Order: sequence, then C-alpha cells, then structure tokens
Amino acid sequence: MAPAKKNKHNEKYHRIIRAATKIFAKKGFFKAKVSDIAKEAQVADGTIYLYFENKDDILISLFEEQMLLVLENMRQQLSKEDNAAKKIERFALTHLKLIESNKNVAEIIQVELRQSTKFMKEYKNERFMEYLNLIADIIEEGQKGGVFNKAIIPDIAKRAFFGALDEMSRFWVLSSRKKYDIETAAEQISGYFLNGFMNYTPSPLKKAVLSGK
Amino acid sequence: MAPAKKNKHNEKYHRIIRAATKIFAKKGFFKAKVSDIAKEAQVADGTIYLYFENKDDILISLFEEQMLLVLENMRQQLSKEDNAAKKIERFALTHLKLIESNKNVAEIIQVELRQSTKFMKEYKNERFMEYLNLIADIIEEGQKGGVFNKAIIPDIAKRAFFGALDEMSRFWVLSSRKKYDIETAAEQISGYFLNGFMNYTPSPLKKAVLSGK
Amino acid sequence: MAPAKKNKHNEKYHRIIRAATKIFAKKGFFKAKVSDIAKEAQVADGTIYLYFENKDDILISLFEEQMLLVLENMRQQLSKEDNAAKKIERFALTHLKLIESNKNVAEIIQVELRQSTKFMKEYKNERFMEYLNLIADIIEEGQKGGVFNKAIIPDIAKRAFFGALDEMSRFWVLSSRKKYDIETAAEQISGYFLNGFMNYTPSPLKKAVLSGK
Amino acid sequence: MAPAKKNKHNEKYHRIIRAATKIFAKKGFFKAKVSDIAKEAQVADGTIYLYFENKDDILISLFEEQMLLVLENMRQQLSKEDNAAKKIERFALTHLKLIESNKNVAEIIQVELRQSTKFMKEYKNERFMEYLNLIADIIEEGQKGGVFNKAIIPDIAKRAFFGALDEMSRFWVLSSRKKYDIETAAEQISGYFLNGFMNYTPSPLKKAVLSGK
DNA sequence: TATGAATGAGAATTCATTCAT
DNA sequence: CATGAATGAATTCTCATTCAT
Repeated sequence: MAPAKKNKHNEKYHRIIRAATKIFAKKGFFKAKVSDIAKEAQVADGTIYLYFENKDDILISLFEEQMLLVLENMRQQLSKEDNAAKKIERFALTHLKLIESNKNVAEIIQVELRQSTKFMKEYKNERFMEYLNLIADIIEEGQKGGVFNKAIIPDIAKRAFFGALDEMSRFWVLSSRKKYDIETAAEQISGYFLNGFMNYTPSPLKKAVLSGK
Repeated sequence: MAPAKKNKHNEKYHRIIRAATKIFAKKGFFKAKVSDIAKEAQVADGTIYLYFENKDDILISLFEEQMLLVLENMRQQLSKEDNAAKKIERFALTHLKLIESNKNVAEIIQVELRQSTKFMKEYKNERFMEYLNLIADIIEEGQKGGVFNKAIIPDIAKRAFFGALDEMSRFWVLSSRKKYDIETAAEQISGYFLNGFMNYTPSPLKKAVLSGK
Repeated sequence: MAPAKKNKHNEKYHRIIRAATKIFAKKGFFKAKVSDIAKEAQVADGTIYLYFENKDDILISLFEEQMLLVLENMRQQLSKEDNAAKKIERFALTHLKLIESNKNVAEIIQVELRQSTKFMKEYKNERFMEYLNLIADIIEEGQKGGVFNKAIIPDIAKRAFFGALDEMSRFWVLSSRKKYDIETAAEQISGYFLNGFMNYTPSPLKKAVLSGK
Repeated sequence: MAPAKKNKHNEKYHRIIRAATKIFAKKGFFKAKVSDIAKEAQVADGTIYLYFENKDDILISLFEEQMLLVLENMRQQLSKEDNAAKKIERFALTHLKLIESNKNVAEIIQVELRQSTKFMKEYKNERFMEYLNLIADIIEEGQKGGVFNKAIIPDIAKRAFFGALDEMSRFWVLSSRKKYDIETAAEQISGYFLNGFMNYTPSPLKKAVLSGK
C-alpha cells in the first residue's frame, strides 16, 4: 500500500536528494520544509512522496546515499597505501578534504546525523559504523604489523580518531573561515595519533619518567 | 517590554532549567514542547515566560548554567595536578565521568549544542570556547615545560582532544550500554594523545623508518 | 516566501471574503476568530492562509473589494445626474440605501474601517479617499456652475457631508430599528447641505440680521 | 462579593483613568494591555481590579468620566449664548477645540466609542445621547424662535451635525497635521448647517428653480 | 507518474485575572 | 488597601501529508 521508494535510479529521486542536502544543510532538518526541498528540486510537493515515505525518510536516504559515496571514496583512497601508518594519514587527509569540498554533506553528517541518530531510534546508521570500522581495521592491521601498540583498543581508538577529525570539521563547517589549511590540520591530527599509536604505553607518564624526559 | 529572567536565583527558574534538561535530553529540542517542560517543572505554561524569553532562551540558559558548573568542576580538578601530562589524563577522566554521571546534560551538550550553535547564529557559545581553551592552556604549559613537542598547534590539538572524548561520550550516551568502562576509555584516549604529544614529529613515518622500526 | 493571494478570482477567495464580512460584522475584528471565518466559509483553517497573508490581510482585502463595488456603484449613480445639486441628493440617497441593503458591509465600514485606519498605520485606505473625493468633485462642480458659494472649502465640506451621512448610518446599523425611513433621512441631510451650500455665507448670523430675519 | 468600583474619589482611581485614556488612545482598546495601564498609572496590575471590575469596565468608566466633563463644558459654553444660531456656532467651535486640546480623549471617543458601542451591547452610552440631545435642543429652540425651518427633524439633524464635526475631528486625530485651523473648520461646518437650517426647504432644487438661481 | 490545492492537527506565546502575602 | 507572581485558557499560524485531477 505504501508507495515506498519507487525506482531509486529515477532522475527525480536524485534531484530530490541533492535538493534536500542543500536545504537540510542550510536550515537544519527541523526547520527545513518539505516544500522548500520540492521547490529546490523543481518538483511538486506531492512528488516527493512518490519517492520517499516521509520527511524522515528523505534524511535517512540522504545519509545512505552520501555515506555510500564517502565510504567508496575512502576505501579507494586507503587502497593506495600499503601500510597502516600511511593509511591513518591518508584517512585524515581524505576525511578533511571531503568536508572542504562538500560543505553541505559535511554539515549534515556533522549536525543532522546526531539529531537523527537520536530521534530515529530505529535507524541503525550502519554505514556510519562501516566508516568507523575502516579505522578499526587500519589499527588492527598496524597492530598485526607490529607498528601500533597492541594495548590499543581499536574500538575506542576508532572513535577517538574519528572524533578528533570530526570536531575539527565542525569548527570549519560552522566558522566558515579557516585559520589552518586542510593539510596542516590533517598532518597534526594524524601526527598525534600515529605517534600515540606507535609509542603507546598505558602509562605514558611512567614511561616518560623512566626514559628520563 | 520583555519580562526577561526576573530572578535567576529564583527557585522556579532552576526548576524549569532542570525540567528542560530532562525533556530536551529525552525528546530533543525541536520535539520538546514548552508545555512538557512546564508540566515536568510543575508550573503553568505561562510561568515559563516569566523566566525565559522563549523556547530558544531556555536552551541557551540551560547551556550557560551547565557549562558554568562543568567549567568550575574541571578547573578544580585540573588544579589538583601540577604537570601538563597529568592534567591531560585528569581532563579525560573528568570529562568522561561527567558524562557518565549526568547523561541528560551530556546528551544536550552532545546533540543540542551542535544544533543550537547552528540555528542560533548569534549565540557565541563562549563557555564552550572557555572549556576548549582549558585544553589549549594545558598543551601550552606542556610545551613550555618541554614535555610536549613545540610543533603541536594547540588550537588544533585542543579540538582533536575534545573531539576524541566527545565522540566517545556520544557513543555511550546513545548506546546506553558500555563495552568499556570510563577508566579504560580515559586511559586509552589520554594515552594516545600524551604519547602523541610527547613523541610528536610532523612526519612520524620518516622518523619510524630512520629509527629502524 | 509568503503564499500571497494566489488567485483573486478563485471561488474560495470570495467565499472567504463573504464569510469574513459576516463574521467581522457580527463579532468585530478582534473578537472574530480565524477559525470562525473558516467554518463560515466551509474551508479548513489553513486554507485561509493560501489566500490571505494573515488576519489583518483579510480585513484589508475585504475593504478593498467592497470599496471598489461601492465606488463603482456611486459613480454610476452620480453619472445619472447632470447638476451638482442633484448629485448631492443622489449621493445621500445612494449612500444610505447602500447601508440599508448591506448591513454587514456597512457595519464594517462604520466600525472596523476606523479601527483599521488606526491600527494599521501603513494601510492608506485610498479607496475611502476616492469616495470622499467624489463629494469634493461635486462641490467644485457646483462652485464652478455658480450654484454653490465659492467660500466653501471642498476639503472640509466633503468630510462634513460624509460625516453627516455616516453618523446617520451608524445609528441605523447599531440600533437595528429605524425611526425614519431612508428617503426622509436622505432628503433631510442633503437638504441641510444643499441649502447650506447654496446660501452659504461665512457669517450667517450677520446676514440673518441684515436680511431682517 | 465583587469588589466593584470602590471609592471613585480615590486618587488612584483617577490615575488609572488618566493612564487608560493615554494607553487606549495610543494602542486601541484591544491592543492595550492592562499591565500597560498599570505601569502608566504606577500601580500594580492587581490594583486595577480594586477599582474596576475588568478591562471593559475601565473603558466604560473612562467614557463616563470624560463625557461628564465634556458635557459639563459644553453646557457651560452654550449657556453663554442666547440664541440658537450662535449656539450652533459655539457648539462647533467648542467641540473641535476639545478635540484639539485633548487628542487622547478625542481619539477614544472617535474610535473606541464605536467599538465599545458595538461589543458591549449592554452599555447604553447615555452620556453620548445627552451630548447629541444638546444639539437637538438647540435646533428645537431655533425652530420655536422661528429662525430654523420647522421641517427640520431635530433627531436627524443632531446626528448630521455631530457626524460632520466628528468626521472632521477624525481626520485631525488620525492625520496629525492640520490643513485648516480649528476656527476655519468650525466656521465652515456651522456655516453649512446654519444656512441650511435657516433656509431649509425640503426640495431646495425646486426652490432654486423658482427663485431663478 | 505528477501535480499542488486543501487539509487540520499541533504548538508557542500572550495576557486578563486571581490571590497569597 | 496594595502587590505582582502565577495561572491557563485562548488563538494565530505552520506545514507534513493527502488525493482528486
């Protein structure tokens, strides 16, 4: 009975997704009107409902679509590197470049992702977990290769690393002018983590004392 | 003309703030109804407007109040440590404990803070900047003491560190069950950063190669 | 952004205008609820806002529509007469007949027109000025024809004449039963003014004394 | 049980009346807030209700008070003249001067009188009728003295004359700048009516034809 | 498929009035 | 008498969604 997302490969479907990305980024999910999206997509209000179940569904679909692209892009970038350390650096740079090149997507992932994760309890956000797990995979790879300390818990580290990059992005997305360029930020952040992962000791203070620093 | 917060130290003012914290955390700012807050605070709807200008003002006031407490608490905790490294560890632990002990506040800082920063362009969120700058101060202290590498940019590092902790909190806030305990997470995250800050080199890969690792 | 009166010639637009005329006349602008108007017009509350910007706009639009009709009608009536004196008589009769035949419109013009002129400072009420100026035109015509005294100031006289008719109408509109019929009142009032205009002297008392009356 | 207007001669009672006059004139009855009046009168909101039953009662009391003054003043002025014609002139001048000297009262009589007459069906507005009847009395006096034509119906003429003056006042009250001075307007308007009353014929056109004009 | 006019539930805010002090 | 904090009913306007064309 419900129309359900008919024909995902229809051109209008993507026009609406693109329009929604723009509008949600500008106004936020709650303040964005379905009619705003329709106008931006140059379709009638009712047409939206031929492709999406409701307003929530637009947001979820948008995530899915964008995360698919982001994931695909990140996987491709990571495949260019052959060691965990370089992959960490590549991840940081790729992630921040994505934010820079596509502010709208970034803003939605930043702000609305959190909202949505909250208000749509049923939405599992599996793509986002996949994205996080790319980091966990790198860390495990580094641990297996003996480059990263085995005491590091990948499940925690992946969030810490993502969080660090994400907070940096948020700053950029919201402040509009950047004090530091992408490369510097990426180098700094991956630098903290790489050095941290490589030299990790559960009690760095003790180690510091021992090593005489 | 506007009634304006007549008496910040009024008991009702705080009852409303507490109620709003609970309701915003449960439903999110947009889905929370002013009448929900009124009911929770056991005041009439209209009473809310004797203490707050509008719904937005409740959220902003709530931030201000909570951040003041959070800041005060964090400053006190940090004052117990006499070196930068220990302060980093203390910051991580204190921050995560705060989240654990006060999920509602955490959730609002997590989710609604971002929303609000976005939709209330005029709201500068200075308390949050103060909080971030506590981290920058520690890093600079560490750099001056020669413990942290001077190449670290405190303005970037503060965000990275906060972001790492924040993402971890988000996970807890939203997932309700914790795989890892507070202490472990705090130790891990401060460990990454401490080791990273102490051993920082802009190109850790080169260093690694040179050192024969 | 605003929907704005999408289609003035739409049937619903006129249904709403008619409903509003009735409701405003019965309850007055401030006591009339938009939902009352909607119910009377047999449309949903929201539909009102497809055709009008807000409640004020309903009132203003209603004026414009009605005054257009009133003006048109009055112009047509006046064109039937070929001299200023007869036009004055015709004006009085036409105006009072209008009131009798359409109490609702009359009541709104009587009561709400004044309110609105006051609370909507920006609304210039040009149609009403046009209506008043029909009278000024007649007076000037009479002065040019030598029938009305040249000392009469049309700008004052037009208001005096309109005010006289208007006060009479108000009485009828509000008291619901008429002591005198339309024709008598029209004859009386136009009689005062015609005799006054034709025999006008700035100091009638002196003239009276001189003429021995 | 109802407090009812306690002690009319209390100083606060009059302070509130004065404040209400100012506020109603500025904002109109419906837009005026009781708390505005309280602030203007420098009393607490609740104090208003010690002297008035409710908001409507403030308006009604205000009328009564003001009309009493207006009536008293007009009676005194009229008593200075010993013939009907001069009384008509005096009435016009006095009425318009009142408007000029007390814009707030004028505005309320102008605008709110009408509103109130409408929305408070039970309020008979007897003072206003008394005021109108001062005019009827003059006309009858004039008719008895043989100065005014006996065909004039005082009950109609009183409204016509008052309406003429009233419309003129309305213009002044609302437009804030005056094209003509009080004396000119008073002279013009009383001139129309005096000449009209003195030379009145039910069919002035016929008379004009007969007299060869 | 596509439209967009129509719907009507829903929510923030206001303000006359009360009453405990 | 006087206060003014508290109340909560009342009302405008919005906007996601539907459905006849």
